[in-house]
Amino acid sequence: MAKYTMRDVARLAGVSIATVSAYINGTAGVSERLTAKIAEAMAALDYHPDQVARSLKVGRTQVIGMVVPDVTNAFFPEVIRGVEDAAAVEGYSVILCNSNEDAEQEKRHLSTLFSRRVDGVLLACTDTAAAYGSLIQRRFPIVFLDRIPQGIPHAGVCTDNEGAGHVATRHLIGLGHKRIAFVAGNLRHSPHAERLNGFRKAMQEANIAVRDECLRMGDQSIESGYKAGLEMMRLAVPPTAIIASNNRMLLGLMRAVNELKIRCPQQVSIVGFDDFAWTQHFTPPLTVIAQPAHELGRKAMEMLLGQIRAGEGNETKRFENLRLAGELRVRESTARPPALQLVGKTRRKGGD
Amino acid sequence: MAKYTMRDVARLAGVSIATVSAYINGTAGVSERLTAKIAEAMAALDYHPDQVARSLKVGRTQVIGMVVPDVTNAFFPEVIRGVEDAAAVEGYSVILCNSNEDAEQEKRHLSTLFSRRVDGVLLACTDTAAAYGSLIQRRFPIVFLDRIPQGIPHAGVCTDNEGAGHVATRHLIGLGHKRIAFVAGNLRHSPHAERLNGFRKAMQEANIAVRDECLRMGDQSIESGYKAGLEMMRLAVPPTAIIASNNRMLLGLMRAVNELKIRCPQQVSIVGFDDFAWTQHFTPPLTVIAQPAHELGRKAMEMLLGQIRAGEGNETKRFENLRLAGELRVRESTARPPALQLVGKTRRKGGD
DNA sequence: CTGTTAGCGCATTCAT
DNA sequence: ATGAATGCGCTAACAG
Repeated sequence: MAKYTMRDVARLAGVSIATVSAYINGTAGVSERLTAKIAEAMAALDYHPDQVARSLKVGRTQVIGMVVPDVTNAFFPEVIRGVEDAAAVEGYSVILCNSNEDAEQEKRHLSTLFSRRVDGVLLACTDTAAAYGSLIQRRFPIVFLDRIPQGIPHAGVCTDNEGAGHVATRHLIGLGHKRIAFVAGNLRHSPHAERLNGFRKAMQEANIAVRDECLRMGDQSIESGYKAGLEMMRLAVPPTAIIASNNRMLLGLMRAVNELKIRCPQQVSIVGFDDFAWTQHFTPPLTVIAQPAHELGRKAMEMLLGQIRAGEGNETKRFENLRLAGELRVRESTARPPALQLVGKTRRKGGD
Repeated sequence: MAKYTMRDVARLAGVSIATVSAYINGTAGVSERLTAKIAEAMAALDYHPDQVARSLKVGRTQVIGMVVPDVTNAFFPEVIRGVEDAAAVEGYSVILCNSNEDAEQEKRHLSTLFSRRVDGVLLACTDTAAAYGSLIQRRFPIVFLDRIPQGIPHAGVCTDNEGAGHVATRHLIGLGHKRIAFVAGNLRHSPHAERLNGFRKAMQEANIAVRDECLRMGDQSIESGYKAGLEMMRLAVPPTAIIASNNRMLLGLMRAVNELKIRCPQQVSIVGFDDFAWTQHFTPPLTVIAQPAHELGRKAMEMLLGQIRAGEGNETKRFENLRLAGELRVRESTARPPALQLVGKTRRKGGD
């Protein structure tokens, strides 16, 4: 397959190797006649320029690495699409790696990516900030995606998670809820910490105390959402609304609620994060905060390209940060709290 | 970043460049003393061997390409995990590409993959067989995944789709259904054609005629499942059971049924393909055929490695085909047809 | 065991 | 506009 070289093409076209190179890279003007002959020869041989030789020569691979905790989390495939769409336009390919939420695996993946001389890395990180300090100091092109390490300068793009947590909470407060619970993911991961912050802020602004038993720390798994749901809904005074900090815990929550025969939204309102094809077809259709996943990926790739091109010169873009707004999509899993439902209905009937 | 070369670590360790190479590749024995010095020097410099130079030299990249129609289809992320898990073990990385169901994009992706000198390709193909003939003739390592082109020799791994379609249909027939409908995806893609074959075979074996109006051709989208569902359930004599040939059309089908206020499974039984976290939390929990997605990926990667290693010598494995069994997971979206439900209940009460 | 050396395929001077 | 020569970092064959 990788049989023919530029030399073969040159010979067949009756030109020099340098001319072929010039033609392929558009470096110098090549006469129309030769252009035709070269194109013909390339087609005849089904010649594919050897990018690895080229990479060695020019010091760029036109490949970037992307490491995510787990592609199987439906949030990431959309991000990946955004990344690839932006990458393809610029002739970049992407090597995908799963860290499996394991700092060691992440480190190994990064190491092989460096060996492969990727031009840059997109990272939804699993490790703590300390692991990336030297990378950034050396000016290796890297942008953090979704999960942002704390305490080091960096470039990154993620959802405005604090804002999203805030909006979700205000939606519930606006419906009249006061006993609002929050099922967080691992707080060492910025999205979850920030969503919780947004929740706390909104509660504080509304002068509603956050009760300890209404705060559960999960680990992003369905199981942990299920457990949290079970425990909370069995409280003497259960919450009237719950926010799940990611899509899997949301699923677990719904399972718990169904198992306990608690009706949603009549008895408890629920809002989650992430919006997929199935969320709106759920029973009830779920109110969620949708993340701009595709755009997250696209922007991250664009920022990375910016860093790659800036090279040693441009410093301005190295620590750029982008936070894209999430979007509250109100569906049927949220409603007024039980105590207010009669009032609400009465009012509505009365001509609201 | 990519600053240090083998020469630098050789100098720092006070040995020759060949010794460093030997140490890294385990080619020749290196004395313990030098081993230590080299390891130390590599660590001090944070040296990452340049795989692109190595690749140029040895003629292998340890990278494979994988092109799928769309990562966003939840079936593929699981396959990808299988591929990567098997790849990582052998020091392989994978470049992921989305063809977007477009033969042109697929062709372009393949072309850049060849230029990048990937050692092989895993392909869930969008194009027709003709596009791959020359590839296979040239003995380029390639294994088809999920979607298998017809009419050319090839290596491939996919679910036993005909068997799966057969099992799904027999499940329904076993429950007493006779008016069974099938919503197929694009029949140019082998999985859908084969699932339909399995359906037909099972119907024939049971001596049940397949009615024209109970066969719908979709395009794998939610929308097409929705439309098919709407049309069929509005028939004068609607089917009592429907099989959806993929997960998205299944979702569309459920939407149609819900909108028409038709109860599932009381009025219509539904079985779909693919099993994700949400299918069992649906209302009702969905009966599906689960595909062994992770294993599909793992096996495909292993077969590809086999081809890569066989090189020019070994011919036996070039056209190997694997069909892994799907698994029927019976949940609550399937039940006896309306006319038989009373009978069934009566019998059961009677001590069945 | 260790050092020297010749390319892998290409981009890129520097000549012409 | 085109051809010859050099080297990117590494491996492998060979010489010591």
